[in-house]
Parts: sequence; C-alpha cells; structure tokens
Amino acid sequence: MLNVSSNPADLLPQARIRLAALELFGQQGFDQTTIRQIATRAGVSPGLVIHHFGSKNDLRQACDDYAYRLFAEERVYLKGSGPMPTLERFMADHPDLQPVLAYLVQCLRGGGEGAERVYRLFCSLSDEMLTEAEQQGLLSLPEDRQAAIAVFAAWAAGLQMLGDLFARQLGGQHISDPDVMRRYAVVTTELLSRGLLSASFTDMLRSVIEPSDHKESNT
Amino acid sequence: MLNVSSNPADLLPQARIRLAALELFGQQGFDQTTIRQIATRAGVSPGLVIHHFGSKNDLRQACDDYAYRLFAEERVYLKGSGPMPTLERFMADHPDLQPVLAYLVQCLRGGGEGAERVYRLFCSLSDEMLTEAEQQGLLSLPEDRQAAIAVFAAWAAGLQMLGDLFARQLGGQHISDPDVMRRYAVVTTELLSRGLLSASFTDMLRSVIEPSDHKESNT
DNA sequence: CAACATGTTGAACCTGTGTTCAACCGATGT
DNA sequence: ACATCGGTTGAACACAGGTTCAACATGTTG
Repeated sequence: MLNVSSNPADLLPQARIRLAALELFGQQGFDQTTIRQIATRAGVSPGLVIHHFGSKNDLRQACDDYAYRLFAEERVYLKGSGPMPTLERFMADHPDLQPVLAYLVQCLRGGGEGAERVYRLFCSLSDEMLTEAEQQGLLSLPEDRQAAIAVFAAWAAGLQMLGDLFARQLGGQHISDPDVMRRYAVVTTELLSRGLLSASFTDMLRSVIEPSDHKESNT
Repeated sequence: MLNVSSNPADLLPQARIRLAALELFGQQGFDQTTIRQIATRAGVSPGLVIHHFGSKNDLRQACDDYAYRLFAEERVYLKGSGPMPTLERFMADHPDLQPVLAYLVQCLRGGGEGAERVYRLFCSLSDEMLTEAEQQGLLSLPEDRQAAIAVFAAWAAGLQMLGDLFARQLGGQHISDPDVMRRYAVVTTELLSRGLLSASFTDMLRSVIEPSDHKESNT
C-alpha cells in the first residue's frame, strides 16, 4: 500500500516538493501554479525546486509518472469494492487518493499527451471492471466491446472533469456528497437496466444507423 | 440566421478581433493565447485589441457573450435535425458553428463561472431535446428528471471535452468522423435500449442504493 | 583542522506578455 | 485649406514568473 499523505513534514524535501506540486497542479492547473507557490507550500526555496527537478516541465513529468503509477497500481482495489465498482465508489473508499485523482483530471483538462495517457488508463480500468462483471453474469456488453469501453471511460472521465458543476446542478457541493451520489446511482441504474428508448424508436434508429457491415479494426 | 464566418476580411476590425480571439481561445485555450497572436490573426495591431475591448479579460467576456448567445439562439435548429437530435448530429449539420462549440468546450475546461454557464446551457438544451422526444413517445425519462438531464448533459459535455482522445481510441481522428460517429451511435443506442445490466444485478443494486425516500428538491 | 561534497538559499537575471501612450492617418465638416 | 476626431499604429513600459548562480550551511573524509 503506497503512502501518499503521511505528515509532509516528515518527508524529504524532494518528496515534499513533488507532493506540493501535485496538490497545486491538481487544484489550480499547471499554468496557474507558480514555482514560488510550490516552494512556499513545500517549505523550501524556489531554487531548490529547480535544483531537484530541472525545470517546471520536468517537475510536471515527475508528477505525471508518480500519479499515474500510484493510481494504476491501486487498480487491484477496484475489484471487490462494493457491488458496482464505479470510480466514485472507489474514491469514497480511498479519500487519500483524492489529490491524485484531481491531478489526473487536470491532465485530462490540459489535453495533449498527458491527457491521452490518462484517458487510456481510464479505458483499461473500465475494461477490467466491465470484463470481470460480465464474467460474473452481472451485465452483458454490446457487440462492439471496444467502443462500449471507450464510451464508459469517457462518461466517467467527463463526470470527473465536470466535477462540482454536476454536483451543483443537483443541489450538492461535490460528487462525493451522499445525496448527489445516490441520485446519480439511481438514475444510472435505471437508464442501464430498463433502458431509455422506446422499442419502436430503437428500431427506427437502428435502421438509420445502418448497423450492417460491422468491422472492428485497430488496437 | 446568424453569420459566423463570411470572409473575415469583410468584417469590421472589432468583429475580426472577436472572431480571431474566439478561434484561438477555442483551439489553444485562454492562457496559451497571446494578444499579439490575436492581433496578427485579425490583421491588426496589438494596441487596437486593447483599445476596442479594454483588456484581455474583457475580450474573453465579449467572446463568452457572443458564443453563448449564438449557440443558444440556434437551439431552434436542434428540433427537426434528424431522428435522435444529439449534439454530434447537430454539429454535423452546422459546421460553421464548430469554432463556437470549440470555444464553449474550452470554457468548460477552464472551470469557474464560465464553465458553469456553459454546463447550464447544455442542461437546458438536453432538457428541451429530451422533453420533446418524450412527448412524442420516443423515450421515457427516469422519475428523477432533473438528475437524468444533468447526467445526459454531463455525458455530452464530457464527450466534447475528451474530443479527439475518444475518437482516437476508436481509430479515428475526430468525433465527426463517420466511422467514429457510427460506432458511437450503435453502442449508445444499444446501451439505452436493451440496457446493460442483468435483471438480478439490477435488483441487487436497487436494494443497495435504497431508493426509498425519493425527494426532488431545489431549483 | 582542512578539504570537499551535498543540500539549500535568495537575490538577480531574462524572457514573454499585458498594457500604455504619443504620434499618425484619413475622412469629414467648415 | 484647415481643424477636428475617431480609428489605428508600434515602440516603450511594467511586471510576473521561470531560471541562474554565487554564496552559505552542514556533514563527511583524510
């Protein structure tokens, strides 16, 4: 079990800097965060930040690697964390990972290569979760598995990116608010069990989309 | 019908500046875009940008208002644009609005007040679309309508924010790629018609979520 | 104790960028 | 022809923030 947040004062300066950067990048984004802010938060001088990490961009890279590895390695905990192992439920069980998730979400926001990596991670996590659930007969995925997984990952990622906006729309403060989570769970369960579309409308859509020549290619 | 992109050279400098800013902000984000870039693109000097708009932030505000109004007023076109009037299909019919959508998506990425406004817009558009479809018997929303709409809006917004990442995961370049759109449409239709979860699993989830005391409050 | 390596500081430097401003241009009115 | 005035320019200014570097502290070795 990796240790994210024992008393920062006990950590070596280098680790304190990385932690401070991770938190600030996650809260404010990369551009809005200055090296001086990071240094202050880590109780250290600006020069030391550069001395240890080379540049602000290299520091970002270090945070990327750290957050990515940390989150990816915790994937084992995804299994067996409650009935429907959604990201939200997982986070409820691991509040200490919250800054890491916030950081990854900021990566998604930022776009570019960092975002791609994180989205891929979300896809692979969704894949594992859904595959296991399917093997247990809890659900059955559409024929185009890859697309289905990409959609699920996008839904999860999007919800995290919207973050508080979504919660506020439901009268809460944060996604983790019990009331928000409950309403979200209820609606999602309903949509994904009985469906949403009427039978006739479904037929009409199918004919329009021309689901003929199926071909799954690529990676 | 509002005119976004007739030949920019014909527009007044003030309009050219606003357009250039909208496009650049939409492509690169607010922070990465410099006033000089905007000025160059608009074929104008940096000073004039400030002279007309006061400051970079005020220029952003002007773009916000412009994009928001433009997109909100086009909502009439949402109705009657194909069978399932999703945002993707709407954009396919209105390619000239693409920079505006890109700008709004960047607002979402940026967070804060601008993002809230845009997400609210997405919610109200989803509301209109779903309500109309429901009245026509094409679908039936969950009991907690507000939550369902918030979820749909979040899905749509999230997909736009992920943007090319999602498309690339499906071997395409952009969401508007016909192949990507088709696979997305097929999977979504399947998920939202026959559902995903098994009956027994659904029952189990329902009992866990304790869907007892329903109470819709707020707004 | 001297010599040295390592970690650390904080003032100074430099670039990029938002903003200011005095001058310029061209049309219009007198 | 001259004055006026809004639109326009681009050089100059101010400042924020990433980065450099000479100095300092501390511990370690010969």
